[in-house]
Amino acid sequence: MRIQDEIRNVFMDALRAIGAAEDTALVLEQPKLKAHGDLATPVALGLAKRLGKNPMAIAEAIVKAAHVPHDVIASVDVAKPGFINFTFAPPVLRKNLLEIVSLADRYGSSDMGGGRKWQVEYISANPTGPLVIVSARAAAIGSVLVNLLSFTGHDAEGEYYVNDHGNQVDALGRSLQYRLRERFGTLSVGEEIGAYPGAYLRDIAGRVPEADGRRWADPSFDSGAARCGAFATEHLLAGIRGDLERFGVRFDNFFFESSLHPGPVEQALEILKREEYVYESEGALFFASSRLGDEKDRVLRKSGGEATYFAGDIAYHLSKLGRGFGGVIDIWGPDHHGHITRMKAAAQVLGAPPGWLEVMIVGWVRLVEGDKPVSMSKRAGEFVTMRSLIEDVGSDVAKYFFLMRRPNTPLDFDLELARKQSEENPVFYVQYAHARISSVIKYAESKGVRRERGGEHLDLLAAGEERSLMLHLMFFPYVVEAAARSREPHRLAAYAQELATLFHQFYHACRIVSEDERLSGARLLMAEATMQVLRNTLSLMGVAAPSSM
RNA sequence: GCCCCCGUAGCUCAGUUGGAUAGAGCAACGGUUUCCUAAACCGUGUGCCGCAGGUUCAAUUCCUGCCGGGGGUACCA
Repeated sequence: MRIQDEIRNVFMDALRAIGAAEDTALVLEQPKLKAHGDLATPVALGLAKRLGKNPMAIAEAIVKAAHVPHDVIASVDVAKPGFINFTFAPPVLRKNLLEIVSLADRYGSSDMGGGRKWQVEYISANPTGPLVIVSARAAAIGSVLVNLLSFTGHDAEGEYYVNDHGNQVDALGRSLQYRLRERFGTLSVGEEIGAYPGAYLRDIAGRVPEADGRRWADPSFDSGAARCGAFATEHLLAGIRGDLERFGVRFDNFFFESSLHPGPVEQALEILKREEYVYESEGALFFASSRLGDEKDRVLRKSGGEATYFAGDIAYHLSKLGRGFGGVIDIWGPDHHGHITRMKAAAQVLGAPPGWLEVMIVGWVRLVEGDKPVSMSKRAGEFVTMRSLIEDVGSDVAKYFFLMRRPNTPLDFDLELARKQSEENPVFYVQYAHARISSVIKYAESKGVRRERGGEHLDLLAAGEERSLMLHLMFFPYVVEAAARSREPHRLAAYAQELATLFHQFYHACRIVSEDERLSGARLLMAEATMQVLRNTLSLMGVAAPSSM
């Protein structure tokens, strides 16, 4: 049992003993000040009114009623307005070091999710061009969310929804036709390139076998645009997969919108009809989403008979329901945030339990290079791709920058800072701590100094820096859980930063490999535990933990 | 108009389901290396937490209004 749970149990018992357990949540928090102990609860403050006593007296009563296990909690203090502060017994901190080393890659994992199936859908950018910067941010966040959920006992998988159907694919096909005519010199005078003027389509046009190309480019060939659309989509998707691989992001599944038309879409619409949320107006089929909080009703089938993107998306979510996910998280780009209400409304009508669908919006990313912002519109034909970002600053730096901030806030990505291979760059600070430990361990090996195995001399770890480090290591599992629960990967970055700082401070204050064999053994164990936790954190973030820099 | 996000140190941002004296990085200045990686460490300081109300024993955190910034509001995807 983890120490927080142990404390919780002990003090819930105490609350029962004084008759105050009902409707009382025992929140445990890390105090800001060291003088306030390792963990604290303001529970007495909250009880003051209900019990009609002053908080100090209540806190005293709780402490008196609690059977405090002194091998776990060294001291319990009641402070000023009515806080109860706990200080961990040193053996608990030391034992945790052994646990870290023995659990290794699994330290920090839990069964919080109870093995339930979860899906995270992210990026899902149209295969009408290479992935751009916002997609890179979504890739970082989505993949880490999958990692976090898996690590906390969920059966989580990541999926990419491929919009290979509809108007944009047709438009893409027409733009490719233009490029084919350009290639074969059959362009008509004044002909427009269409929706996708990016030069990448010229490359793709170059890859079309000549005989096919000439046929597809011929205006008298009816399905030329469709052929071109399919060809371009296929090649662009291959490029996207390559970019993702390079970025170190792996999907469990690619789901194709084209597989939803027409059958599954019709099925989904049938359900909406059966639930009486559908009506016809002006020749189009509408979803009465306004009855479920949406601003207005949304078109499912256009008056021309064609299903909308939204209809496909509903069918897609019906598929997710059918696949038995206990919950799904959709990570969307900032341009889609207006779609949340209608999609949730649809999920509800499809029979999804409340809260089943979570939608996260990834904030805009603006590339900054000094003062020069870079245009990123796909349609303008000029944009900064994910690939070029990776080539420029490297995937570790890119990921870390995306994971440093809350997902939904706008982000100025400073390329100049990201390029710097120096102390100004926060990624290297954390990686350096890992590399440094790795190096120390090698040095110890060369000196024949061995790490402590059984924990006999861990009581030698008595310095303030050593205690702070051990304490922080102990909080890792809670940080992981909180990050998973709140869907906030940036907490990992903050934790890693703090852990690196604590290690560097320890490193400067305490000589690890020394003449004192027992002390060296104990400190090596702590160094190794720190390295392990750094590695686990970085691994969850999908960032490399180098052994030398 | 309506809806969503944001407003915290000079800059970029944290701030733990409302808690005790609001923090970190960067930038600035000064210091530390015969010693396991100086990509490190130590020291020096700045905040009407956008404004005004409300709820509460307690508000940066929750509610309302306002101001400022960004975005959304297609029979496009």
